[in-house]
Amino acid sequence: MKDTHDDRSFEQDVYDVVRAIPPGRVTSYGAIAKVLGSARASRRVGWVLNKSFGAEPPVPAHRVVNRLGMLSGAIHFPADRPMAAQLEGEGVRIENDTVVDFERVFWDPMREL
DNA sequence: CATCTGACCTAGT
DNA sequence: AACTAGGCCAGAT
Repeated sequence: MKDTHDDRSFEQDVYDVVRAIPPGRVTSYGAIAKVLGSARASRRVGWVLNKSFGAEPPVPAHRVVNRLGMLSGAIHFPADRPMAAQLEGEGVRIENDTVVDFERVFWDPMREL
């Protein structure tokens, strides 16, 4: 058996949580890190998501923003699939690279999962 | 091989 | 309440 803090396990867990985010909702790196047991590993979450683009099944990485509701990862998305456009397509209003009514659309993996 | 950087956050001063 | 430092850990220079 793997240890609870195994690297691959972490990666899989991140994918799992992100895939569990319902359409029209968003969550934060910190929330994911926290639910995984490493509250300060939020940076790692971003690194994992970077790799997630070619993953199967697809990972809706566009539903993950930073703690202030800002689309800090938007610059890392392919030009064809901008983060903001995908979110707006799901009903999330984006203004100035920030989620409008962030608290309302925020999906807390700790609470909901 | 040493140092810096990054889709961030929390805790301490 | 504003600011600094530390943590996380792999990739890039």
